[in-house]
Amino acid sequence: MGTTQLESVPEPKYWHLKTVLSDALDSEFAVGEILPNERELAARFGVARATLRQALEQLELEGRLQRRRGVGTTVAPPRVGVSVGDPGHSWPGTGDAADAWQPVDSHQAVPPAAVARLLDAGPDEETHVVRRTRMSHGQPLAAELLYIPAGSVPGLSAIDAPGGPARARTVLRELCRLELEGQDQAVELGSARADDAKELDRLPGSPVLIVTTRYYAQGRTAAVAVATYRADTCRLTFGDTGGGVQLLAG
Amino acid sequence: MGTTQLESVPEPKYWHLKTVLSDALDSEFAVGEILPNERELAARFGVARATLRQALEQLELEGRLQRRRGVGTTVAPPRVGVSVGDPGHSWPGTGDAADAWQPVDSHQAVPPAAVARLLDAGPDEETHVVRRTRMSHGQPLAAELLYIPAGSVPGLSAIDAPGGPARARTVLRELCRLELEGQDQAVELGSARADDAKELDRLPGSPVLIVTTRYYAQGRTAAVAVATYRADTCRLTFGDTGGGVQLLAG
DNA sequence: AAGTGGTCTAGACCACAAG
DNA sequence: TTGTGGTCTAGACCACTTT
Repeated sequence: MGTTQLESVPEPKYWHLKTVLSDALDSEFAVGEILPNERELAARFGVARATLRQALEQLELEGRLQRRRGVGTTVAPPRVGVSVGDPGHSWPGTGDAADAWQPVDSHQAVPPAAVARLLDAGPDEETHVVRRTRMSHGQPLAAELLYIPAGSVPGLSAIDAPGGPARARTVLRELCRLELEGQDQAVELGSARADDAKELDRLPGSPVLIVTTRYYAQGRTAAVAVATYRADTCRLTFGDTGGGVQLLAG
Repeated sequence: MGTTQLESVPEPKYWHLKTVLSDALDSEFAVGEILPNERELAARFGVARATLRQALEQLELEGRLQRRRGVGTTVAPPRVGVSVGDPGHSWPGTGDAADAWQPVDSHQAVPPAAVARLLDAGPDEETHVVRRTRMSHGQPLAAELLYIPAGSVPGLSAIDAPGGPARARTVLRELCRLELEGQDQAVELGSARADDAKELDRLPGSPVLIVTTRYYAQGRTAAVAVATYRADTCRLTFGDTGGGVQLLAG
């Protein structure tokens, strides 16, 4: 049971390496501490750099490490608990300060097919698109695109507001006039698109948790939000105990 | 804005490859269809196999492809929407048939430190551990470990039930006698442990979505579930419209 | 300029599934 | 036995950050 398996099924090197490194992180390193560089670690363990990297990649995926080009590999802090569930069913932008969403911009565009499907919209129907960013302790946690069909915000036929945050706020304010009847959400794994990656201070392709929220009002889908959370630093919480960003909601 | 960037920041090869393959999947391949093998694809695109694999890995991460050793690479079906939120706040095992959780086994053990913390238990306190599997269409979706302090199920001091599913069911039945007062959940990215990987029919280290559920009863944490969902095939839904496994809850 | 992680190559061998 | 994806090597060069 508790034995060591005696290599009857030989463990891949990178898997064993990962275990060794993981234990070392627990016992010998402090959060924020910088590890020896990849070439040295590989030499020290007697493996090729690619193999060492395979282990580091998994540890980064699990939120144990953080790697930055030109800088080095550091021990990551525990993941931040981020409230996502919002049991109060409120519109975006109406939360308290802990919500920490910052409007960035807004424009009009045809949504991607998957979003159009959720909106029951035609494939070529334009929507307002509001970009927001969620921050915590100066670090970006998530980048979001909010898709709002023109029909949901009838007060916005005349677009006087300039670009940038001001316009985004105008659209959100208009959206809040509707009575929200419900929402549902889905979470899945994805990889960061180039634009989101930039917003999140990560490389394109980094693993992200994609949260799709559908807002219901007036008996139909009034808006759809697609939020991209950094998978390395975030733990998404859906709780009765709701509310804002938590550090170690243990 | 909408321009093509003219390579001022040269795109990595694997990133471009991923785009090309992704478009090809949309237009030229049907779900379940098998792709040419990696050596041939690499030759066809004029890149090393490792580079081609980097592109395939990302597409698999996004749920577009499925790769099986000894078999080949196939086009994956759309992700399955799996209801996780459970707005009714019911105990595990009390859902309808669509719930599709199957008890596997039960034993007693000291939970990992992270779980003990959630249970407000001492680091060496034993709990009942119930293993369950969630299936859909013959495919395993998730593997779960349910940790139940002995104090939550006082009726179980005498353990007469044999091992296996029968014993697991006995523990769950006993747990249901408590009045559930609430629950909260968290979702984060992880990599499959060896035991979960086996249960999920994946290789160890595959990306998984880890759902941690805390059940409240009698004014304290009465149980903690740690469920490991296949990230490649699952989209976790937290909805007002709740209920069971959905295929494309679009 | 030096040092870091990120990308890429061209091989090799292994574990697994299917004929 | 054959063919597949999975692991591993020993290099090379590039992009980025810091000094």
